[in-house]
Amino acid sequence: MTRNDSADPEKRMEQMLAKLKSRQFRITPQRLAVLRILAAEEGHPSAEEIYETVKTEFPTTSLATVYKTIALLKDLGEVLELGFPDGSNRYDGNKPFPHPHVICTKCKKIMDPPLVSLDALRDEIGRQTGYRILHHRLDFFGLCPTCREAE
Amino acid sequence: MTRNDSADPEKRMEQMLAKLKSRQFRITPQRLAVLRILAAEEGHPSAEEIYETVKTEFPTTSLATVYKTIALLKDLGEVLELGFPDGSNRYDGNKPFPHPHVICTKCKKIMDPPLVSLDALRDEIGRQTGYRILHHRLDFFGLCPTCREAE
DNA sequence: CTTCATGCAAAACATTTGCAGCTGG
DNA sequence: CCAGCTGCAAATGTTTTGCATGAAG
Repeated sequence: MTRNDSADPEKRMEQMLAKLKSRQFRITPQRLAVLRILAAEEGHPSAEEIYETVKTEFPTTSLATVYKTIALLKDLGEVLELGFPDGSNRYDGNKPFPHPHVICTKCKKIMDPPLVSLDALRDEIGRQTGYRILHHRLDFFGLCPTCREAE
Repeated sequence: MTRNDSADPEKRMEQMLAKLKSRQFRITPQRLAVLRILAAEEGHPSAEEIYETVKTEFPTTSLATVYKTIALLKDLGEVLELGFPDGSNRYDGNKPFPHPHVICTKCKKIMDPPLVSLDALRDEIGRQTGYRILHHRLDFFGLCPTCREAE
């Protein structure tokens, strides 16, 4: 598993493009715009935010296409989706692999803390990010014993 | 599957009831039914599932009331909400505090693993639960430096 | 009795889908 | 060319809300 931890937008862009090409997906201006935003964006934009930004450089793009592109990149493992109870999902095209987040419960700003290890982790992350950590979310996803058998 | 801290449904029920009473919220049969399910349910039911179960013991209950009751208990800190990208939220009235979960990506079954400590954690949880862990989610929620100041 | 809670239906969302027409390779 | 994309609008699914009626305290 290749992990690009360095935030080089240019490089990420190329990686995503290469993946699309290798799977014979077409390179359209709309997809390019979405790709560029996901690769360059330091934060964790929502679909709506991506849409708004795309429109400034390619005004005819529709929200549906943004969603379709995100879904495609998600399937290709090039985008990480962060789901929230209120239905305001956020996306990370920089680091499309599982990693911890600090999320402001007030303004929704999301940061990636430098990871260490979970009880002390909490305090350490609070210290390193300046966030006052109020709660956390740690979920493991996989196949339960029943579903493993059914494979 | 062993649960080292399995709560006593009876006790949880009382705790929630006490909280409602202390805040002067009315005890209605509908609320009692939802409370009973949340306290007794070992799993992590969705609103719809709670609704279906409630209807068997109190048929006139509406889905809206179930949502209102869940929201109330959530506000009171008596229920933990687990949000998912596809909008299928799940609720835990047994342990309304942050704790790790193992989630089957196929059948959506959710289990609480006995927690230990995050890299070895992954393997350990996989071993203890029988799940094949494919990915995880670890988010810390709190106030970012800017929002701390604004308080 | 006086709130507050309920239940219904409609609204509010974010996201997905069907399909006619457009376009990248 | 033509399979695969796009954009529109309508559909979807979950959660919320407005309001008249009903019941808890």
